[in-house]
Amino acid sequence: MPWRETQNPYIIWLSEILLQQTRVDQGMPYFYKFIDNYPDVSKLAKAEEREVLRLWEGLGYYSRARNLHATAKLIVEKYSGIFPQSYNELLKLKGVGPYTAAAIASFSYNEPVAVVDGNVYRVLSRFFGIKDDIASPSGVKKFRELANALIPIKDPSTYNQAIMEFGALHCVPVKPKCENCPVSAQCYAFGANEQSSLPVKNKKIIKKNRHFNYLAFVWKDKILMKERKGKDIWQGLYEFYNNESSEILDPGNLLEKLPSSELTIVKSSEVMKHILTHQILFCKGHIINVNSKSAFNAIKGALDLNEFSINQINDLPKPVLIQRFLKQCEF
DNA sequence: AAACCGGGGGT
DNA sequence: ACCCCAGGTTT
Repeated sequence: MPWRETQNPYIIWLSEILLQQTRVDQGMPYFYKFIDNYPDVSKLAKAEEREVLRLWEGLGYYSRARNLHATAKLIVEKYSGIFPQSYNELLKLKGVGPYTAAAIASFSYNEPVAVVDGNVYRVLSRFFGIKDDIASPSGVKKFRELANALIPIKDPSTYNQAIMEFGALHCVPVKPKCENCPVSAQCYAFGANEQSSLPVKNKKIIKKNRHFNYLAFVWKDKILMKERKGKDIWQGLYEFYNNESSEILDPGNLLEKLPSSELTIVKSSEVMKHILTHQILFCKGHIINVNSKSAFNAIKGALDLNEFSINQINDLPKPVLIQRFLKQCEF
């Protein structure tokens, strides 16, 4: 992996943010895109947030991209372009938590502080038979203290890489390769045959159903979109007019309060089911041709939308759901 | 402490 | 349907 062949904190930081809750295979192409577009922290700091989100498009957890950009600007403006060099200082950066601070501090600066990611929880809980809930604050503390007691002063970087890789490739969540494990003789889970019940994670996620009804208003080569704001999903990304309701609505109902004589439904998507970690979105969208400029402007004003040329929306950051909608409508 | 924040892949 | 992913922030 390219970020292993350097101690450049910018490269390490970027790769670690990209890989938070993300498989290496999924994050890899994004890593190359970011390195190509922003080879150093000052280039990233100079970018527009919208451009950064556009590159992040499809990866999810978009606050990572917003924090990445904000931190790049902070590094340039307040730190003279030099990353802080200790775990405690790194921890102050937006989007950098205990795992990422430990990764940067150990990989870039050889600070002996342990990374504790999903792999490390799994390896330590199985090997030592620790049954504390890894989602509870007390469990997190216990694992972090244990990991920091184990880390060697001599080469903390290699140790951190090694325990994560051991978890990622060998001590895997399902069917760990115990028959071919160098430490199975000392492993609690192997001896007790409890591999499948460790680590303990009690948190259960409740998924909420939501229903999005999208209307994409088009007039000539213009189209109306809106940036999502507030505390909801997809902050900073663009979507069409979204009438959220308790169920999928007919286009007739959706157009009720609009000048229907001026509107033509050109195309409708199927009902799409879009599954997020804690929400299930049901979504149906419609492409609406608007027959006059005045009606187009009236809708834009009434629904508080922004006007873009159709070519332009390629460059707007959009949720995958919007991309699916556009693809279904062959737009 | 609990909720929230995406999307993809494996079983 | 459920779990996991080289987690972090907000409430």
